[in-house]
Amino acid sequence: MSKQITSEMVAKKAGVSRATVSLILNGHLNRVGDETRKRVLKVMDELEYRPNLLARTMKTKRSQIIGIIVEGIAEGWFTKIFFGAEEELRKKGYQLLLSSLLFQKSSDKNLCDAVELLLSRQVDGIILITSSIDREITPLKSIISSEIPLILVNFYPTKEVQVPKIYLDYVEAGKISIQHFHSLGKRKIAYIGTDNLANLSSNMRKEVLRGYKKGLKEFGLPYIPEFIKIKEVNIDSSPRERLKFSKGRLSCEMGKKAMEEILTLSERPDAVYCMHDHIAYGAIAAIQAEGLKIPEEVAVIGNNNLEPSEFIVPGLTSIDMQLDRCGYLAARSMLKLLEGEEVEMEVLGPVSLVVRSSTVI
Amino acid sequence: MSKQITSEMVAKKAGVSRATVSLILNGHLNRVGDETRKRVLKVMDELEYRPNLLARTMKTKRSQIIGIIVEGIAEGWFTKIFFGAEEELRKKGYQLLLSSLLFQKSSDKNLCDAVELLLSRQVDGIILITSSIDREITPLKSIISSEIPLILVNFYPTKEVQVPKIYLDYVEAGKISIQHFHSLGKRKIAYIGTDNLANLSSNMRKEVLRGYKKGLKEFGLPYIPEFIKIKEVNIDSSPRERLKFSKGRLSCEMGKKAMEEILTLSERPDAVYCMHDHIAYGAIAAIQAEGLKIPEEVAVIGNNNLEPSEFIVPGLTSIDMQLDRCGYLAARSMLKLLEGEEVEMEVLGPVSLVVRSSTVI
DNA sequence: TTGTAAGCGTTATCAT
DNA sequence: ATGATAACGCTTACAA
Repeated sequence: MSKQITSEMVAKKAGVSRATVSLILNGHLNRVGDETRKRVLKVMDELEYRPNLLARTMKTKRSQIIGIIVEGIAEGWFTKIFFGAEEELRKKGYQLLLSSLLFQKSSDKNLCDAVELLLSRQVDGIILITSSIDREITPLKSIISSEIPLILVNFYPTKEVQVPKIYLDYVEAGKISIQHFHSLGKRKIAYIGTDNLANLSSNMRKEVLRGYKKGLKEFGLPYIPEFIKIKEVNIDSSPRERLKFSKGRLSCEMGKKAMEEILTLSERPDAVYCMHDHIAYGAIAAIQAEGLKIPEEVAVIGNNNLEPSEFIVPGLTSIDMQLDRCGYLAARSMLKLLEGEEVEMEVLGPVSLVVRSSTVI
Repeated sequence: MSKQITSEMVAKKAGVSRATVSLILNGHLNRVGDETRKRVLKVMDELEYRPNLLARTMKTKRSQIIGIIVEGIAEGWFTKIFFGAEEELRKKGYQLLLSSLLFQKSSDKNLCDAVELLLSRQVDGIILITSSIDREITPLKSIISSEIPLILVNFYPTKEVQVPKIYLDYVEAGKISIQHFHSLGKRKIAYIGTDNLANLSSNMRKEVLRGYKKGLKEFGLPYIPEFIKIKEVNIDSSPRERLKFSKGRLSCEMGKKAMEEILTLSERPDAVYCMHDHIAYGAIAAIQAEGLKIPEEVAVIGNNNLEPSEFIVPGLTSIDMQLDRCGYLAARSMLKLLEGEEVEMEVLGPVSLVVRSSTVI
């Protein structure tokens, strides 16, 4: 920490009291004489006075800092949430304090620690971005009992505990996908998912699958169990294997295998919906290897609109969850809570279809 | 901010003084009786006492918070820096306070404000990640004069001001690329760059080009002006155009055009080094459209090892700057400075070649 | 071993 | 319109 120039030094040099300096600092225009203000401001400038925001917080009980915790999904594609949230909060003079940026699902205790640390730092609110729900409750309780605003961003419509949340609506994602397939005349739609995709929680898996089924139902399409492939991604393979494959590659390989299996069926699907874009890349490879045309014979849709989807051939039609927008929405809700306004308990994150040549010629 | 349980409340309930509570809190084992400690700890637990770290900072002058500013390059691929830095700092009990997460190059004033804000918050140090160098000096001065540790992460070997930095060595990237081409028997190596690639600063451009030239020289390869294409990416195209193309797509298109032009030359290159992976994707498309074989007739290398490079066909050989590692290195240097240790003024970020089928069959 | 008291840099209340 | 003074919650000499 730097050598402090305090308001007292400013006051002394300007020949006023600290109180006056404070008044000027906080813009109480009518409370202080024009002439003295100018003099004090000049001194502030000369001394390069920089108010100690910590001391202010001690007094005012407002830190203007929002804690943010990301756990379970801290991948490149996921950090977009930051951008939206930070931009909006910054406009209102808030900053983000990062606690536990974890790729892996952390233990219950770790999450609690992260929360406690933020609370100890007197943050004005907490945004918790998590892929899990099972363990969510305990750490949440300490936030709730501390009575500071909390916004949840996750995949799952948390019922167990009443917290405002931005809901990443993967059910909707599934429905939109089926709708798109349906509009293209596709009727036999397969699904490839995973039980344990390094970066994606089991909750997301459940949601996407739920959306798929819901979509089928809504459009009167047959539910064919053989068309649903949920494969396990074995992350704990040999070290050499792990070196060879990035997580993305691993899921891709898995998607390929799954698709190959599906294509051995006597009745083949004319479309396939993949839980994650990486899986879809593999599925596309398998379809092409079989000599089938994309999208004419088999159309493909993925989830999360990862960057490669734009560049592979054929381009992958994918669901974009607009995570920067979700970050913005989280920030909006947070700001409302801080203002004491009402907020919706469940804000749906936007879900949009990005159409590329894996579904449309 | 939550209703505070103070050390005074704990003290009162435990029948001791605040000082004793503080001693226990700070682990001065030998300074307090075993029995009283147990009693106090129990009370802390009952009251769910959470020390106010702000008050502690007021006293100790150590906030355990590191400010971090990212400007000019806040893209998905770039945020990896966070992960490395946060993980390492967290281990030592530090947290990251985000100031100004800006995709665009901000004004000098914005950068100053971001710095001032962090200093006002009494951060223990600042990590500044920036793509620019021209305007770098002014805001830096206020950090330096404040005497708090500063670590710079950037593309350019800053000479004008003595600040320890993690240097993203794009010159080395160029050299390694040429070396790889050379080892494959390639002798006529073209270069495609840009003057104004949305997300990448002109400094990075200069550095990469410098590396290319240096590499040519080192391996005794001819410098052929016609083989160097620096195109402008017109970001301010019509709104419709902008909607149509993401920044990635835009650079990709640019790379395609540039490669097409190069292929009209009477003497064609047998390899091409691209400033950024997105450009390389376009170059690959142009090469394939011309019916040339990759890598036999023309080999391709890109920069930054973006995610698509792993999934496109052919896979793109690319230089990986290991940004998470750079974040880690920044954190290490910062921790050293905080401990009062010496640090190297220039730590080279790792630069590694990821070989894929755009250069090797 | 424990308590007392001063101080960190603000802001807010009440005087003047 | 300005100033004196008391918090805010903690740490840390120093005293007991």
